[in-house]
Amino acid sequence: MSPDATESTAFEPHDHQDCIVRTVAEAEAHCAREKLRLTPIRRRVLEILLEEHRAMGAYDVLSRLTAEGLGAHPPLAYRALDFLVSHGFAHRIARLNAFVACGRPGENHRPAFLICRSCNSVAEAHIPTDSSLLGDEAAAMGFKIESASIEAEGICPACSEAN
Amino acid sequence: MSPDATESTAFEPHDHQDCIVRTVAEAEAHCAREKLRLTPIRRRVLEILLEEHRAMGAYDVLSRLTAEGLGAHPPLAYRALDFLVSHGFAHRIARLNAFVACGRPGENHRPAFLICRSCNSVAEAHIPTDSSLLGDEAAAMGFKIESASIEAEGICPACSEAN
DNA sequence: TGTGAGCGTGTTACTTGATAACAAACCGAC
DNA sequence: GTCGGTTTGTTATCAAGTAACACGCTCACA
Repeated sequence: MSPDATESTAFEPHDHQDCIVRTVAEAEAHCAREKLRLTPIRRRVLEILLEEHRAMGAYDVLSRLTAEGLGAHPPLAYRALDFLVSHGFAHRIARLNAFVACGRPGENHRPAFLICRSCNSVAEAHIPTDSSLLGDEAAAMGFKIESASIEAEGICPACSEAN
Repeated sequence: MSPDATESTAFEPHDHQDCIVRTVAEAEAHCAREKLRLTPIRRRVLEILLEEHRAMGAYDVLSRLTAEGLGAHPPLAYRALDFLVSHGFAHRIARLNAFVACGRPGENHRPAFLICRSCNSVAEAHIPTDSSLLGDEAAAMGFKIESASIEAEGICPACSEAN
């Protein structure tokens, strides 16, 4: 499972339709293995996130669902998003109060996010899993880290060119 | 300005009153140097954050201000908090939609936050300034990082003992 | 072939977080 | 003193997130 040089990130042109289909299939397989239910709404929300390939607010997702006749109440979107996040199919970007589909579902990874402040596209970078950067200092203070997130904001290549 | 072994973090017992007085004095000096105005409201908000030594929502701060007869409108709190954050006297914790006083005002630092999920106390850890961790990977993608934040959640020593 | 437990969804209402827009007051400089 | 910029007062509104409870499906087990 070495980093693949041709792996697609949000910042590189890639066969997007294929990327959606493949990721949904992976999610389906994962759910089957884990006896989770990828219900129509959950599946649709995952697809929507994948289609956009950028951070979307819960209400953005909701309005897509509403447009498709799938319902109009906030909990609808939040519940689906919570499911996706808690099972690793999506991530929450705290800085933006938004959500983005995971680029490597199933893989147990420590994502860091590169967020374009111009177009909101989000790419995942990978932190070397042995890097204990914070861990040592936290341990010295007696603090037990349970989860950590790294979010970097800047300009993506496309917006940089377009400036 | 080397890291001081006796430096106080939110997780260690320390002379809190002194810590407040000293930090406010530092903020005052800094504002004088930079020709910034540490108005009564801004100063009071800083004191409130320092008194708590934990992440506070803007509305928590506002209710303190209101109780003290200083006003009751959200912009009051947000404007003061924006001032404090933009001049380095406080930080915003995205994960919590909350604010915390800066532990090292004036120093140009790259903070990482250790957030106790039990009591919301927040300590700042320091990232080695030469660590380019993300930088290399971002550069390879053509992404220009402008700012980054690291937020770790877990259990602080006090809550860990109390469990 | 129920039936009931657990999960997912529908719905209402609400809390919390954040900002837009404009008016009034303050303050320092010239 | 008066002008310009900053700060504060005020109203209103938008955006994000959740509580609470009812309904209904489905799957296992009797």
